[in-house]
Order: sequence, then structure tokens, then C-alpha cells
Amino acid sequence: LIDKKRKVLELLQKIPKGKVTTYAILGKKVGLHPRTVGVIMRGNDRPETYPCYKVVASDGRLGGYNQGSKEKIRQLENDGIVIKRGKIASLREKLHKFDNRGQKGLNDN
DNA sequence: CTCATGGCTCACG
DNA sequence: CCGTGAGCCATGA
Repeated sequence: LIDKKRKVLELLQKIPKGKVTTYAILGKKVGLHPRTVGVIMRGNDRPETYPCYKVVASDGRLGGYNQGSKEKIRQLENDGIVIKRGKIASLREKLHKFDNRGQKGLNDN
């Protein structure tokens, strides 16, 4: 378990600026379920070391934040992410793929 | 070990 | 598009 947790945290650090990811993606990446990822995030003792704010829900919702959703939004905006009504704008484009597989541009909103 | 929760997601209406 | 219910995993009491 610990290894997977660390893996998730490492993946967070791999996320380039201006990009985000979802709990589901991380969960699949490490072989865990989204919920577990969320729990790990909550239990993250080093939010400044691991940018857990870059993790959002599949729907593009911010989900929550141990330090407050407000803060999460600010962090995301600081990275260039645009928040629309509490949701990520063009999440599809902002999603960071940890693997170079078929990339296709799509837009929403 | 069992029970309850949580930064979730998906399937049905 | 939104509300509801069920699934599934880790953590803490």
C-alpha cells in the first residue's frame, strides 16, 4: 500500500504546470480505486511537497481540499487552470496523461 | 475484527 | 443536467 501511495504522490509531482489529473486516472495508474486515492490525498501530510490540488474529479469538479476548496481553486488558477463555476474549463485538455498514448484534442463547455 | 467515513465514480431515472 | 443508490478501498476508532 505504502508504495502505491508514494507512487501516487510521485505522479502528482510529474504533473506539469497548467495540467491536472483525476482520482480515477491516478487510481488506475497505481492500481487502486479513486476513493482510495482521495483518502490518500486527505492523509497527505505534505501538501506543499505533493501538489494534491492538481487532482480533480472526473467531472471536472474540484472535489475537495484538505486546506479548503477555495485554496485549491487559487492554486489551480495560479497554474493557469481556468475554473468555471467551480469546475475545470476544458478539463479534457488540461488532463495530464502519464503515458504517451493516443492524444486527441477535444473541447467541452 | 467490525463499523463508519471520505477530496470518488458509474449506472439509473 | 441533476438526484439517488450501490460499489470499492484505505484509515481510524
